[in-house]
Amino acid sequence: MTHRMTDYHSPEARAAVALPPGLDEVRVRFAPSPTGSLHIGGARLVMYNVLFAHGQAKRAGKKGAFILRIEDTDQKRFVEGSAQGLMDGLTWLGLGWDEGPDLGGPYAPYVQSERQHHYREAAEQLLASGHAYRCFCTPERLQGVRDDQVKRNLPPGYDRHCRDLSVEQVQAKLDAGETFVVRITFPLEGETRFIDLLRGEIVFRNDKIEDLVLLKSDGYPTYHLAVVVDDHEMDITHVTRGPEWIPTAPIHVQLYKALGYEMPIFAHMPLILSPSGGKLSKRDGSAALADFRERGYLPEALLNYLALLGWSLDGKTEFFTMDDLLEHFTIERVSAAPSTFDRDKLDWLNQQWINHHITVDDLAARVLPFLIEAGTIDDGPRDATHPRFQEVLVASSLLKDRIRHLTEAPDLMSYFLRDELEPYEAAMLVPKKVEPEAALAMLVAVRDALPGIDLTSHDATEARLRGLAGELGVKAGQLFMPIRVAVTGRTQSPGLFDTLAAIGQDRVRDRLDHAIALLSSEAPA
RNA sequence: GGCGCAUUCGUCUAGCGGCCCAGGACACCGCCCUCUCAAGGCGGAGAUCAGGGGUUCGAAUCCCCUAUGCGCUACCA
Repeated sequence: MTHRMTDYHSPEARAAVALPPGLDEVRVRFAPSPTGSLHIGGARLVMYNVLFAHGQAKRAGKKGAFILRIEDTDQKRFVEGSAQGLMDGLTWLGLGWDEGPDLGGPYAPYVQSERQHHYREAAEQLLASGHAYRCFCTPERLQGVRDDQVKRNLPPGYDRHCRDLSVEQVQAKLDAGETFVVRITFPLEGETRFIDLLRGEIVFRNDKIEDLVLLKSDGYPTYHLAVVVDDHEMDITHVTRGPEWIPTAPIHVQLYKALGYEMPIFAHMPLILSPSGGKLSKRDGSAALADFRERGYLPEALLNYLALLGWSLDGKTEFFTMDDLLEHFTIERVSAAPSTFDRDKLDWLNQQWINHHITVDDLAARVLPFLIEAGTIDDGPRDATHPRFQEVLVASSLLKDRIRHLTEAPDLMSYFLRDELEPYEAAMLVPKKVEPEAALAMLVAVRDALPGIDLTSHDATEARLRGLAGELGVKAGQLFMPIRVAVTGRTQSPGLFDTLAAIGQDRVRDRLDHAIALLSSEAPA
């Protein structure tokens, strides 16, 4: 049967493209420019890279490496500390790299600004072979050309003004000291095509593509030259990146050919859209990885969510640890369609992780820094050696099912960890369908009975309080609510008996006294 | 404007020619459990598979066209 392009849609065919039989090592890279914080989309890309190299490739019996490379060829936009922040973020997520600026490796250096001569050599080679040419046009002229094109409703673009300069003309300008950039001599006719791992073949008409700049006048390469040269020299086998690079992929393909490099496999990963449409950005709440950390998300939950945004195992499985993903992820199952970031689902996953997938000890340890930051407990070691860790542990066990974000801990745990309750309305002490006087009487009764109750015994406390409700002639719930409010200052809390035990005899008594006083002054009998 | 990519419930997705008058999950609604809130259990509503043409005995699945959305259109990446 003829091998039509449509055959590519079968899972086997896609898998074959991802891991060709002859390939024995997968090398992928993430090459961010240090111009800001790590975007959540970048974090997902890194995860997919790691899963592909360390998971899928190794499962197939091949070697796999994930490389981190810094693309700092634009000094104008360089942001100090950005690269470090980026690495910190990935480390927090638990995503490591095999080679990188900090680790070094066989292809060092991993910072483009330190690889200048490679780009210059490649540019020389292209110039010599006629695949590139020097362009002496000034930014002003370029702008003028563009303005004119826009005015005449023509597609804006470079007019190839310097493409056919004679050797003598070029030399004359060089002698005159004119600055120049190096542009690709892009074919005027024909087509450029390549296989995208997620989409199949993509074809571009060559006459629609511009002679883009390869080497800037400051001698630095543009992305187009740098990425091709570095990916080749670092033996990158799969070029993964955002979909915004599809339109310029023909430039890269032609460069590979012109330079005589072996063609890599292209995989343009999907975009993450904001709920309001368009790219996810700061305006949509947080798009920066660091924000998620601050907002109390577990790295496991974020990873879990990100994995599912654009990829699925079977459409049913929702929970994945990194190990699960390493065991099951296949890059060819990543969707080519962009997906919308859904905060609700992330929140749900985060809560699920807290509720069901981590231990109480773990929760306590993770919550500790947030409690310290908020001033709920004093500063100290941010681990189990903190003097109040035991209390945090107890509070964590009681609130485990109720926390959605770690940031909620200071508020939710305050009545366990602080002696003073936050002020609350006296009316909260009075349940529906109960008179204030009756509520007051219940509180007094409880306070009077308190010395005889062993709060450390859940069952004994329950038995005594239920009995008390009977004696008072009220429903258990009606009695429990005033107690709950008195000891926590709020109408919602973990189970009452556990809560009382955690707060302890003395504080319970004090808080009951306070509630009685409060209610008495509000509703004098 | 040009070029390109994408298109299954509001959202994330399953689906690879018959198992689909479309399955799972979030969110939403109801019920159960229950001392409150969660968690948990059960159930409901929600997609004429963007639209239209083909191909086929049969299409969400293959092909074409259109529409819409998004991306790119810098000496930024």
